[in-house]
Amino acid sequence: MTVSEIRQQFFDFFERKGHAIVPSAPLVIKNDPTLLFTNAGMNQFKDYFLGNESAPVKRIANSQKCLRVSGKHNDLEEVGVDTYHHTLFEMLGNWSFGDYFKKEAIEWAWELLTEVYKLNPQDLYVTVFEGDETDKVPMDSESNELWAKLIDPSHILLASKKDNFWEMGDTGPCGPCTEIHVDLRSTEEKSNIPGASLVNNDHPQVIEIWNLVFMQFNRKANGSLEPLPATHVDTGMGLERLAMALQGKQSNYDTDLFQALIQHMEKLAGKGYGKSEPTDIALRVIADHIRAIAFSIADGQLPANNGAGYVIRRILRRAVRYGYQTLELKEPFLFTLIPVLVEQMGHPYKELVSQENLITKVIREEELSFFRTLEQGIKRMDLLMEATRGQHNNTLEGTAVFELYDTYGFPLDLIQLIGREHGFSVDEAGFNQELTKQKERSRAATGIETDDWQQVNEENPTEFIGYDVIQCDTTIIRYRKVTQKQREFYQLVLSQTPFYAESGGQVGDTGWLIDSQGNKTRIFDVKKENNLIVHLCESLPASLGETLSAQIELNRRINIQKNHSATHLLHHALRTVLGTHVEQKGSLVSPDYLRFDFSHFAKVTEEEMEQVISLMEQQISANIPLNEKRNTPISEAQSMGAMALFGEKYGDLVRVIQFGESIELCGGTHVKSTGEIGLIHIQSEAAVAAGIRRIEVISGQAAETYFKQESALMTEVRTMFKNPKDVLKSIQDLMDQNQGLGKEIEALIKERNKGIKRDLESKLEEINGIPCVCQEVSIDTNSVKDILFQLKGQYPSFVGIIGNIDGDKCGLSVIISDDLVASKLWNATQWIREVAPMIQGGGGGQPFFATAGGKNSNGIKSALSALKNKL
RNA sequence: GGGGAUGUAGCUCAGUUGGCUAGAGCGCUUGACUGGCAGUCAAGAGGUCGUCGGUUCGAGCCCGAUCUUCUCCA
Repeated sequence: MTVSEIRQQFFDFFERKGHAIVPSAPLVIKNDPTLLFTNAGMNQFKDYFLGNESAPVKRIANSQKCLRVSGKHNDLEEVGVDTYHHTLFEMLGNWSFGDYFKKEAIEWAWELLTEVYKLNPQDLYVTVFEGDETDKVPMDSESNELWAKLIDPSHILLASKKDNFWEMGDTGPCGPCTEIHVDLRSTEEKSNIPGASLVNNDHPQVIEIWNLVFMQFNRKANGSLEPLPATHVDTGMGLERLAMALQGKQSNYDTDLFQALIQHMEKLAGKGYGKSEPTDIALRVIADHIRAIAFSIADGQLPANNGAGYVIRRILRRAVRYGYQTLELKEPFLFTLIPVLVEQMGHPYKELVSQENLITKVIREEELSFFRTLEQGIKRMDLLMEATRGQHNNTLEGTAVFELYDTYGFPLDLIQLIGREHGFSVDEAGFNQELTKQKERSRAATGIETDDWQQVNEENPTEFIGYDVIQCDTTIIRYRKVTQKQREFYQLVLSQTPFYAESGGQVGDTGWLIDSQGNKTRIFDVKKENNLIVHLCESLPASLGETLSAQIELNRRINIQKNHSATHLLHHALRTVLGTHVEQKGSLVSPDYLRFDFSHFAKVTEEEMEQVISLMEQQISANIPLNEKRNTPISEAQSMGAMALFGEKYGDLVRVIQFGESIELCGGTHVKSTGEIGLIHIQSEAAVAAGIRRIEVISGQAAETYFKQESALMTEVRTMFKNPKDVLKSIQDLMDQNQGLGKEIEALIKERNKGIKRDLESKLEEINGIPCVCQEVSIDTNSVKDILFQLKGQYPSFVGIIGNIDGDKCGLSVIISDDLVASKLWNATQWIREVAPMIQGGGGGQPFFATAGGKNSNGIKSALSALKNKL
């Protein structure tokens, strides 16, 4: 049975049990501050569990792409070392939202595994929560009894809170779970050691395949549990592990899903799988990581140096590291796996096919950049080894190694490897100490504490009515205090709101809540947490229970709307001018400007840019009215030709924004007709990553101000040039002239200095047999220096002492030829320091040349004679 | 979001506690040698030392702000 068939049978089974089959949500999470990536099947249903939203259907099943790189279940550094952990994996799941509970969940799971997938019941073990005293939760005897009817009691095991009590986070829904494990060992091994003793013991062939979570509690901020009003079922079964069990393989990597990738790498590296442990690990790491990287990029998450993008970069670099170190691949190779992956997984995941070009380009570019980093690191590594040789027992110091790792991105294991080759060891304890320090710093800086929600009114969750009104009456449903970086603020949930919450690139509204007394509470930002609209303010309104008037800052909203509609026109214009490969990869719509990132493989030329602007201007002056359709079925929207974005999650009902030919799925706020946008101006076009360009545009008021200022500036320039016919030529002429004059002055100064030099030479005297010039001149210090160096070059034995007056400043310079410095141990610096006070200044230099500066030119004469007396 | 590093000639970089008139290699221009190419030699052009402000007699170097790029942590 292939992986695709396994997936399909899962869907068919739960469809028969009355479940709706829904598509996988994107990998990248937008409206959840606690998560960077979808890491479990339930992520997209979080709001249903939290009670922020009610589920449209009560039974759902799907296969969800998930990414896990850290946490209690998985760590990036472990993936590939064993044969059953992954970064990206598919999670098959079935859900009940306040519908069926333990009985059906357990019975159906059993039916599917034993009757559809035909797993041998003798190979299956289940675990049941044993209860926990500190939480005062009893054992899950209900599950225990249900299982006892299906499976040999010796295959039912009790497990602790650590393994069998599931929690969404520090607070929120939680409950006991029951896990199904499968024993895939040979008959002989099974008879030697009973499978029951290997469950939950990290045995590669006795593994958990399905987890059934029964949500029945809510954990509060003080740690206590309260029962949930409605109970839910959340299950998750790793497709990769299931495939291994059903295909009778010893490892996930032996299934058809991974073999194609591994075989490609075997050919490329000229090394076979299954011959040596290090090679196998490297091949597994690469086969695993390429999936995570490719899917993330397809969902719009590019490698970057912070946030979610940094996680992707780290995964990519880990894969390259294994290829570089173990497989000895010294040039980019990851990108060559993309066609294989597309062949393998392009069918269920169409985004891979349509984004193939971009994914390949981005990965290749990232690989190249990492190879550059490695090259730099190797140079630094050489320096470090040179500096350490023969010291500290040839141990590279932890702080130095950490610097190499932290600042220059050179991987620790590579440092150790190269070190070993040259006879050095690494002070790992010292390194880890530095790493811990850095982690603590970061944690301290991001510390955020949230109190429990305080319920004020029992009403329905927030409704956004800001498409139609800018002001409305509302009440506070609940609020909580949040502390971040010693700054306290409050989050409010309102019964209804005109405030747009930051989403789809459009920033949140600002405004006020006003009570009946006219007291204003400033709302400084509005964000979404999952689908809950949260208003941020620095202090609570005085009267929490009463009806308040919510008002948004209108002028700011208007500017935002202009920029948002302009974004749509820009998107459409780019696709028209450059081609339909242009897709939105990021967007920011603020009151001041708009920023639009899109896929395109070359710089947008000036001509193309001209076309884009004029197309946008045409549409603005045509004053096309907004055609807004709310609650449109997604199928209908797509048949209208609406553009949907990859990596964006859409519900069944969507909102469509149309301005003529520009049709997009969009939840943002817009102008009523394009004419309102007014002027536009493109401020910049630049690259942000391989294959991704960024355009920044201003519109409306901001553009008007810009053009006004430019025009005023131009007028000033013209006036300065006495209104010439051709301003550019005037400026060019002026610049040419200026350059010519500069050179002329330089030549004149040189000429003058020559004269002064000749003059000084004529006053050359011998003091105690040493040729010496001691004079006062009125030129700048730089020229003095110039002349003195020339004289020093001319006379093998020579002392020059010059005092100069330059405006209201004055200076002293002494030069001594090298032979006198050597033979008489004269020191110009010492001399100049001694006499500098005479001109109320200070100075210094080197033994053969020193200068001093000061304010009192009356002191020059005495300073000069004092210096002369040194000879 | 927090830390570290980085920015000097067209490119790759050096510049030691602030003071040897801002350097090297490659590239570029010109000339010489050789029958041509390749090459060798010689001469030369090319720099607001990221930007702004400060300290100092003097700043590429020190201090503050800001931008770029890289990197680690969250």
